[in-house]
Amino acid sequence: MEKERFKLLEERAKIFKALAHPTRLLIVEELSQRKQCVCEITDKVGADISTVSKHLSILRNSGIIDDEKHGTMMIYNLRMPCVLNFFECIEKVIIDRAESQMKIAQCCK
Amino acid sequence: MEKERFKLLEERAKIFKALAHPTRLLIVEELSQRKQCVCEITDKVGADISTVSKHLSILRNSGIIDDEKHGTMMIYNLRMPCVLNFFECIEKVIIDRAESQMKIAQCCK
DNA sequence: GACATATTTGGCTATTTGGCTAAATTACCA
DNA sequence: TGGTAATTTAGCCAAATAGCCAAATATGTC
Repeated sequence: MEKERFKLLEERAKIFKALAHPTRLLIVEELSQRKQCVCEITDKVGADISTVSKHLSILRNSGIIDDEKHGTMMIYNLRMPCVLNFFECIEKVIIDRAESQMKIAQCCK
Repeated sequence: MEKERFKLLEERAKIFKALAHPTRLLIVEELSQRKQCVCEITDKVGADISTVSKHLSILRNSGIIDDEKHGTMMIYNLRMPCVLNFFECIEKVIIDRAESQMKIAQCCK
């Protein structure tokens, strides 16, 4: 395969990877409501603040969110709201999968 | 946080995780052209066939692709073409990120 | 400057992932 | 039934990830 093509695939994969964690998906959902500081996000996530900070930096490095400093506070913001469009398809996959599980279960009756 | 909500976030994350690898993204792209057997996909990916098989099973378990057996051959098929819609946004993220890198670089001149 | 608050970083451990080789499985065919 | 081709599974190792705690950093205030 051409090197160029693989590079692009790697870049894409990085962005999917950034979204491939329940906590980070929660953060994205929260930030889709409004920009928030680390402390507020931490409350909602319910993990150690250092853990949340790391998740935030993963999302920031991928380019999905960005931040602005206000005094000692860091306010995070959803930079790429188009990622929210993913969820519709994701939901479809989950439902589809559940339905085919149901079909298999039906056969057991 | 409610347990239910977290379960859903975990399910979503699983699907992102399935897509979070360059090889698997390549497989999705290939299958978006047409259904293909493992051997053909392996040729295009250029990795060990057992490795490709594992990637395929990850995609299958997530519900993104499915398979049909034809004799000794396993034909894989893109079950959820809506994942292709992701790429437009992903591209936007990559471009946006590149542009802000450019801006930073401009300042060095 | 000393202190308090908000956040990030570093270090550690446990777990997961991705790749390989080798062995097992499945289905066709002589 | 024995052989062959296509694919999957198992086992192993190295690297990456996720979580926590403790320490470091940055900013505002007295």
